[in-house]
Amino acid sequence: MPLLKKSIIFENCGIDQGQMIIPIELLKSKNAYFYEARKDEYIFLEEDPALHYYQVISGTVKMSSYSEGGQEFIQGIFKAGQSFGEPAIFGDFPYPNNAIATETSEIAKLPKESFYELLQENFDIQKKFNSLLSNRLRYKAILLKEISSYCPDHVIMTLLKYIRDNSKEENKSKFCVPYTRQQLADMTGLRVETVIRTVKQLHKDGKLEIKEHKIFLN
Amino acid sequence: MPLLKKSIIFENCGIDQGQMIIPIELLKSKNAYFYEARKDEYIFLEEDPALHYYQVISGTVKMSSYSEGGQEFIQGIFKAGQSFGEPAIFGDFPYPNNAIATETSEIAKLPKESFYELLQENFDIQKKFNSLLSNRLRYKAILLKEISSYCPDHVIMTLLKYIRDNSKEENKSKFCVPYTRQQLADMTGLRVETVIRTVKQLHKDGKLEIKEHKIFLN
DNA sequence: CATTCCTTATGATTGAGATCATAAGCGGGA
DNA sequence: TCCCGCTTATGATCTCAATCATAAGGAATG
Repeated sequence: MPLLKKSIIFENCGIDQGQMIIPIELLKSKNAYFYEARKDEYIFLEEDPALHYYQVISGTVKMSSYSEGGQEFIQGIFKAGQSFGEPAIFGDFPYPNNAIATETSEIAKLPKESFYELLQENFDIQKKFNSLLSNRLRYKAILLKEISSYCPDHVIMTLLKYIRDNSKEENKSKFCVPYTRQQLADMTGLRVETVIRTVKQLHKDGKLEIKEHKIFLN
Repeated sequence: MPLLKKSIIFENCGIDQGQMIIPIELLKSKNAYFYEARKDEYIFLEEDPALHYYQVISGTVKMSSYSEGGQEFIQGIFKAGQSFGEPAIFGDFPYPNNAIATETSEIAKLPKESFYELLQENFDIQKKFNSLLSNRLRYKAILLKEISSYCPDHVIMTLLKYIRDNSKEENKSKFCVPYTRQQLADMTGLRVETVIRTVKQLHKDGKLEIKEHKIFLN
């Protein structure tokens, strides 16, 4: 019995190739290494030198680090088709966070040199990365400003809306937020209890829906 | 009497061309528009569509926005040679902040289309932007994590060290922080009073020097 | 020179979110 | 089936940065 319900690598079905920032065929042509990371397995560690390009083929990967107090801060959550860690390659600095599979996932791994080769040969992908980096920058800029405002309800609403507007979900009326309150807390620096209480309050104020503990936005 | 002590545009001296992300000659060859922005003059506004590439020729520009409470959050401060606002072009979203000259400055302005042309013709500059975007992303990632830790002394030390390590100053022993406490506050979301008190405490703890109110790091 | 504005500075008060404690609901694994 | 661990949930308490008030020093302007 396979660990993964559907293996993209071997069955190559289920996910629209267009959703992949770099198409699988192109990765294969550069001899990318495809492998499986189990739940909670580290893909790279904070401070590691950035030697590889990574892409999620299936599953989910989070990038996070821990402050002295031991509390986690999630810098990003990446799903099928998304790349991660590549800013460290572009900017030539060590990975600023740990990358961990949050469920059993398939990962493609490409040496930095092959990655640069691939970019030079594909200007359209180069441009995609420009856009991608810019959008991540925007996400962090929005969050920075919000968090600095010290107003949890505003922080959370802004985050939820951002998540909704940047999801691929078509059905954007009644968007179901695919994160736990703990994850929302770890993305914003708030505490779980604060997120729980704030979400409840937002519900009372009619700003969002809660059904079976799940958060829904219009 | 000229408003600017040295005009780069007309005298073209004083600043190392290598410090310019796009060399002035190249900007000129694309018919960039060079103009002077006075202190406190807006260069673009939050929500404006991103139609132009901007570069500081001389002077200083800040990008910031205001929360409902009216408090400013500074997303970036840009000096001679640096570009600003280009993530909005790459990512195809409106400017996320206001850009304001904090002193009389010379600005180069290039239509989006010419900018893309220039990039296609100069792969090395394209790569510079990748690196630049990645480094800005790193800055924001660091700050996000720090701010979420709710520990002002740590936030400020991290910010100051980042500023020092990314300044062009050669003399990094006794680095003089070129920002006011108000600006540090506006970059972190802390209040001026907190920054003042924290900086004072950090001085007592021997983590930094203060001379004539100016902050020095080793 | 007087005026204005910004920056640095310090003390007192306060309120909001962290922290701690505790528990119910749920799902997965042995 | 029974646990164990995670998630959601709620109440009580506490801490510390925001807030408010006030002032002195410096730079720029007319």
